[in-house]
Amino acid sequence: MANKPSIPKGTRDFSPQEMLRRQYIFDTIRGVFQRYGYLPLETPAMENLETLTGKYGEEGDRLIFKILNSGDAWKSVAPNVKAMIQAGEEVPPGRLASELAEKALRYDLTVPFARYVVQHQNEISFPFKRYQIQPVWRADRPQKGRYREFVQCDADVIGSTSLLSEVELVQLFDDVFTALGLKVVVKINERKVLSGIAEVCGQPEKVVDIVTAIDKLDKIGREKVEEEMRTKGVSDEAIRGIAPLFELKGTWTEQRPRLEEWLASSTKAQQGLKDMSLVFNAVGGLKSATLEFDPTLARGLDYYTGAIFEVKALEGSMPGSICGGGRYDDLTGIFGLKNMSGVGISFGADRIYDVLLETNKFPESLGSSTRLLFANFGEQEAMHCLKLLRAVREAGIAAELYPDAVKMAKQFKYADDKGIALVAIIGENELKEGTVTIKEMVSGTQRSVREEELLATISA
RNA sequence: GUGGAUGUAGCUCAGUUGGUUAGAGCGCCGGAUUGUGGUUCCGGAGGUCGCCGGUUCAAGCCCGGUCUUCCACCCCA
Repeated sequence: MANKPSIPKGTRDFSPQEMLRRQYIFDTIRGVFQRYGYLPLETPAMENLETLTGKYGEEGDRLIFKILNSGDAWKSVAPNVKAMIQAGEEVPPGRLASELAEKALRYDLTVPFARYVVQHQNEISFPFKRYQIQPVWRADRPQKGRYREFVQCDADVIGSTSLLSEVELVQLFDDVFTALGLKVVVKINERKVLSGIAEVCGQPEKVVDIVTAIDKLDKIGREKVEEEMRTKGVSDEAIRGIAPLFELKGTWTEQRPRLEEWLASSTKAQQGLKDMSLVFNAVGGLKSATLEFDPTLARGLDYYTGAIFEVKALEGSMPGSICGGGRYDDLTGIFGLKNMSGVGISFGADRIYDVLLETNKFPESLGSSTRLLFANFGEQEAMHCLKLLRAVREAGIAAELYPDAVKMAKQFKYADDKGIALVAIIGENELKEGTVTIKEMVSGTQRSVREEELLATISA
């Protein structure tokens, strides 16, 4: 016997019980997506490597799973690269990988979507609203709530710059988490405001360094943030200029005038603040989510240009975000289609699963798919049950017949383990009298009904 | 990618300074109960101690490597 079989690091099997719960999440999200007019789309698990590289920042490129070329991959390596290796020279990072692999597993759903839009632009009617629920892969080191294979549920609107899309997506977040019964905070920020901060501080070229440092504020505190900016080459004067950010507290209506005053000299920032105001004014009352402007929210993905979103659970111990998203003005530009602004959000189904499990929010009824089990008393009785079984199934009730005529205790245990609510007993006596004995598993009570009454009895 | 922990039965975990045949609880299977599960009682099966190598008369225990899971960093759903 060989070694115990196993699966790759960071991947998981899902048992029937886990799948019922996962499908509950997917179905809930899918239902809301469709109610908002988004249409389904699927793209391949693998993309051409060059489609993905350079879209997620330097860190992102490292995390892309590359697929070794089939056949003898070494043959596909360019002669000059081979020569470098044979001469013992250092090959630039990524260079050899791009020679050995021309395909890669998708890293997210947004970039493949942009690729799809460019490729099919003549068939699409814009603005195009699509949703996509598929796994993505990242070569990250696994941790709690961090997997190498996980499912994202995306909704994007492309081909419109209207802020009504941002408003709609916030409402969509709220609807999904209301349906799932989870309290969340939707954090929102504007890349234009972040650029404005860098401008006002006199170091617009340092936006990325400033922003990624600020993003860690709630984690490492103000002093460490300033220290990191300093090591990244941000001037002391600029760091002093950022100070008002740390004083910003309260609701949007409290934050807004202070931001407007502070960032008055940046027309970019003013535009961003105006956009945020529209979103806050238009979004209306929310049921499960609270919308919060968070000027320290950055998000690493390079392609965001406008609003950025992040959702955190207010219940449970999940440290990371459970959803993300934002507006990208030129994602399709890299593939040759200009002036195509889009905005989208992504639900992290696996993290949502972990939160719902921890906080006990899954509905009880997900335990089983079968409602009625026919006990098997032997060949003659089973043949009789088969007819009734068919009628029950045709009435839309999930039912099954125990396949073997084993002793009753085992059959009842099967029903118990599988969470089946009702067991129909048709033995010698019932067969003779044309009746069915129905046992309700939870209470343990049972009663005898005529066969004709079976459907009415169990559908109640 | 960097640093640090971890791995013993299906699951959760004991296992002394290295010393016969590695234990418990839960679960599983069988019986008490040949037409009744979830309670109870009795009995039983199940372990290459993650994997490979080393030290030793002797390794679950010590050493090296490797894989897994977890924690911090990085980043993110």
